[in-house]
Parts: sequence; C-alpha cells; structure tokens
Amino acid sequence: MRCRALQPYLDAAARRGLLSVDTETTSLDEMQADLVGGSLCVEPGQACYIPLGHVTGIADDLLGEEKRAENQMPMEEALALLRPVLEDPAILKIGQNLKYDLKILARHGLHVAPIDDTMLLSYAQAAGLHAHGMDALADRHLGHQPIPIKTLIGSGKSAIGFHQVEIDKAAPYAAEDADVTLRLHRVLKPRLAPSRAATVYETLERPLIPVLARMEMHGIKGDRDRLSRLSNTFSQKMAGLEAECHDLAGQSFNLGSPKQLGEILFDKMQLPGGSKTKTGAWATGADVLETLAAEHGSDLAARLLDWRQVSKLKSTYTDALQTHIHPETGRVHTSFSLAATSTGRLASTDPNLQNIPVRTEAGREIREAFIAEPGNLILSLDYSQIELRILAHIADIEALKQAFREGQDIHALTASEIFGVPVEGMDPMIRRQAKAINFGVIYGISAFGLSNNLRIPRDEAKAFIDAYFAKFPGIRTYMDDTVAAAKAQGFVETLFGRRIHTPDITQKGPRQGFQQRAAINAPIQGSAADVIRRAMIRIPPALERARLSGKMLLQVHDELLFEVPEAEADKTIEVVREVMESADAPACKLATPLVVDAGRGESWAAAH
DNA sequence: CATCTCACG
DNA sequence: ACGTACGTGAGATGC
Repeated sequence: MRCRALQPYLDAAARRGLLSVDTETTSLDEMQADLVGGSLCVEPGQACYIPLGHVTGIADDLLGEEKRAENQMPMEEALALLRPVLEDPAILKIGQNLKYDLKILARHGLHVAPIDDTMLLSYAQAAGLHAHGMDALADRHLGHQPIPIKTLIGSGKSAIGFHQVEIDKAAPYAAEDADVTLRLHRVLKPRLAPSRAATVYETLERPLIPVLARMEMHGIKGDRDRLSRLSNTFSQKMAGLEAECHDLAGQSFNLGSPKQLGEILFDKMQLPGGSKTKTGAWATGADVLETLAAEHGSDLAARLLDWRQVSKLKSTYTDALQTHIHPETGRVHTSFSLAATSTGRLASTDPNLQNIPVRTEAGREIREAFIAEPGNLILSLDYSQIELRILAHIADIEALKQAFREGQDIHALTASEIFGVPVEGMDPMIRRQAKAINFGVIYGISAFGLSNNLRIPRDEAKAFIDAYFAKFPGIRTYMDDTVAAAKAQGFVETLFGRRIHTPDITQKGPRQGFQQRAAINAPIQGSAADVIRRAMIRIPPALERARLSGKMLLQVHDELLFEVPEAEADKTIEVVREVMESADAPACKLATPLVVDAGRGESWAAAH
C-alpha cells in the first residue's frame, strides 16, 4: 500500500487517463490544515499512500520531542512529481468531496484539473434518497465498510492529529480511501449515462467546485475589534435584562434554560396558554412568549425575549465569529457544502455565513463587521422575488407573469386580486397579509400554517387561501400535479432537470402533509438554486473577459457578495447583473424577467 | 448526543 | 382527528 516509488503510479495514471486522489491532513479546516500525505489509485486494489508530513515522538508530553518520521519524500519533491499529472488536462482526477483536496493542494501551488467528484455524482442522481458521504456510498454501492478514522486518531479530547499516526497504520487507511473512491467512480459515473442528471452534474455541480474553492479561500475580511466591542455591549445588556428577569420571576434562574423558564412561567406563575412539546416539556418558543407578553401583559416574557435576542447575537455571532477570523489572512473563510440540501441549495458551515442577522437593528450591526479592504468596496447583488417569478413561470399564471413583466408590486397585486381592493392607497396590513400568502404558496400553503403566521383564526386563513385559489386556479393545479408526479415517479424536478426524490410521500401517516408540502416547494426552491449556480459559474470568466479584478466572496441563496476596487464597482455591477439576469437562458428561458438589485458600501451592512 | 431555540433565504 | 408552513446550521442545556 505504501508508495515506495511514485513515478510508476503516475505513469500508469497518464496511460489510463485517470486516477483517484485523496489528501490526509491535520484538520478538517482546509485553511488551517497541514498536508500530511496523499493517496492515489489507478487500479482497484492497487492504491498507494505517499507519506509527507508524519512525525514520531510523544506529543502530549512536554518533554517529548516530535521528530520527522523517516523514509518520507520531501514535500517539494512530491509536489514536483505530482504536478504534471494533477495539472494535466488529459488526466481526470477523481475524488470524494474533492473541493477539500483542491483547496489543500492549491495552498501548495497545485491547480488540479480536470476533475470528477463521486459525492456529487451521487448527489446529482440521488438527492433526497440517501446520504452522499464516503462511508454511506461505500456501504451502499460496494457493500464495503471503510476503516473508521477513529481507529487511527481516536476521538474527543484525546484525539491525535493525522501527522502523529504511524505511517504503517496510516497507509492502509489512506490508500483504502483512494481505492474506494475509484471503485465508486466506476459504479456511479456509468450510471449517470446520457440523462438530465448528467447535464445537472456537468453544468451545475462539477463546475461549481473550483468556483467555491476560490471563494472560500479568498474569504471576507472580518473586523475583530468591532465584533469585540459589540460583544461587550451585548454582555452589558444581558446583565441588565437578567437582573430584571430574576426580579420579575421572584427568584434566580438560568435564563438560557427553557426547562427552568417553563416551570417558572406555567407552574410557579400559573400563566395561561401553556402547551407541551412532544417530549412533555413546556414550550417556551418566541411565539409562546410573544403571546404571553401581548395578551397577558407578562413583563417577564417580554424581557426574556429581549434577553434571548441579545444572547443569540452574542454567542452565535459576535463571540463565535471572532474565533473564525483567520490569524494570517484576517478573513473569515466559510465552507460551502454542495451536497447538503435536498433541493440543490448550498449550505454554509464553519461558520455559517448564510444566516448572519439582518432583520433587526442590533443584528444589522453585526454585518458592519464584514468589511472591504481599504480602497475596495463590498457589492451585494440579489435576485428580486426569484421564487415567486419561478412559481409564476412553472405554474404558468398569466396575471403573475404580466405583473412581473410590468414591474408591479407583486404583494400589492395579490392583495388587490384576493381582497378586491385597489393597489393605490392600500392598507399596509392588507399587503402584509398578501405577502404572507405568497410565501405560504411557495411553502405548500396550509390554513394552519397561514393562521399561525398571521395570528388569525384558522377559518379566516382558510378563507384567504380559498380566495387566492379562486383568483389563481393554476396554482392549485400546479400543486396537485406536483404531488401526483411525486407519488407516481418518486421524485420531482427543477426547471433544469435536477431531481429531488420523495421516497416517503406514498407512506400513510402524520408526515404525509409534510412530504407533500416539501414536494411542492422543491421545484421552486431548487430551480432558484439552479439559476444562481449557473450565474456563479459564469461570473468568474465574465469578470475576466471584462478585465475586472473583483472577487466573488459569498452566496446567500439569492444574493452574491463581491469585493472590488472602488474604481471597478460600477462596471462590475453591470457585468454581474447581466450574467445573473440572464442565468436562466438558454437552457430554460423564464416567462418572467429576472431582476437583480445591487448595493455597495464599505461593509456588508452598507452594501445591503 | 438529543432537544430546544433561533439566525437566515 | 391528526399536525404542519419550505430549506438550512449552530449554541446552550441537560440527560
């Protein structure tokens, strides 16, 4: 398994035109990880491991000394040998979650192409059906259970780094990963065949890997002092609110414990409206506390809500984000998962930069800590109402399509249609209700959900929905057809052919409604996800053609963030907007125009 | 490690 | 009669 002579493997890869690759490192964080070794596989059962950064010695003993393990090729020598193969346009490099390895190797100056990714081959064919991690795929497609990493590095606090694993133990593990990856490719690639799934993989999945890798490595500048000052402000607010809450409760308790809070509100204070969660605990969610504050004048509930908001902002954002500012780059490097959602959306982790606060003033201040370098600007470009536009297209609703063509206020138009009031001088509350209905439609509307959201009686919500369907009967047809297709085929599709499987929709039981609403939502949410993926793939070459140096930094589902030199801001907005607004064509030209709003500023807050 | 809660689109 | 708005990730609590 261990690689004594690398060149014969590389020659075999060149002859064959493909090989699988896997890197071993000291961390799951690609921006912090050190390369420890690499494995290659050209023929099943013949994988090899190249140890590069293993050490010997006792790490947990201050007196112990770490020494470089013997019989390892110098890093530079290995990279020089690998470069002609990993960068050869005629040799396909196969990996499992290859974005990870691409980033590690890019930090060593290696730019790997062309590529195939077994995780994404699986995702393009089986989203919604099963997991796409290597262990799951190996078990499912090869009936094989790979060596668990735990057996090498341990787990929890006592876990060691991969560089501390003995080479003789590391080699079989690492080589197996490359071997399994190659064998998975042999199963999954042919299965793709000529199909819409193949087009999805080739046009929406694979090309996004290097785009995301570059975005993640670039990161976004974080203002540590600003976050730190906000943390201090939040601490003081929390202390004041905590004292008030203890006073109002007549006792000291942990404000962060829903259990203790529920007991105080409903057992001790005997407030009405208590309900239990499915595990029998008192429910103390924001909706419950808001009702207690509004309808029963509970100051404790009101103050608790304030405390929760500040506590959330501090722990999840101002405290945690500081730890995610890279010590060398001064930037926050998130990781985008390509295969985490059933619908085709990306997911952001470590940290999640797709849920940075925006809806409250205190929250917005956190966005002021995401800034541009001096002389640069943050640009934000976001699709306006993309999901409703896609719904209008898919369900073919002439009135909605026309409204979007004419640039009308879609929520006001909906209100006008279903409540029979003129758009001019409309009561904002009426528009707000129509907006909730429009969102509800995207989510697979129910009287229960709408009544909850608008805090109106269930029968009133039902009347709204009935009025909506009377005006837009095509929406109900779309919903019925979509559920029927999901039941008949076991999947639904986006406009671009992405399949979202719905294996549980035919099962009877309490979760049926849930499955049906998910099936209704998936083509809408998924098509929007496809559109922005297409834009993201086209933007880097479009910027290059226009000789623009700006960098794409983040994607937040319908929004893209850039950092650009001030002098290039206008032109960059022009170029990016054109790409985004035409990202549906030519594969699937929407009957509604795509509209992109743009903003700029020295921070994310200012650009929004 | 499950549960609850809450941040986003 | 049931039990729900769709899709996520993360932090704190408490078993």
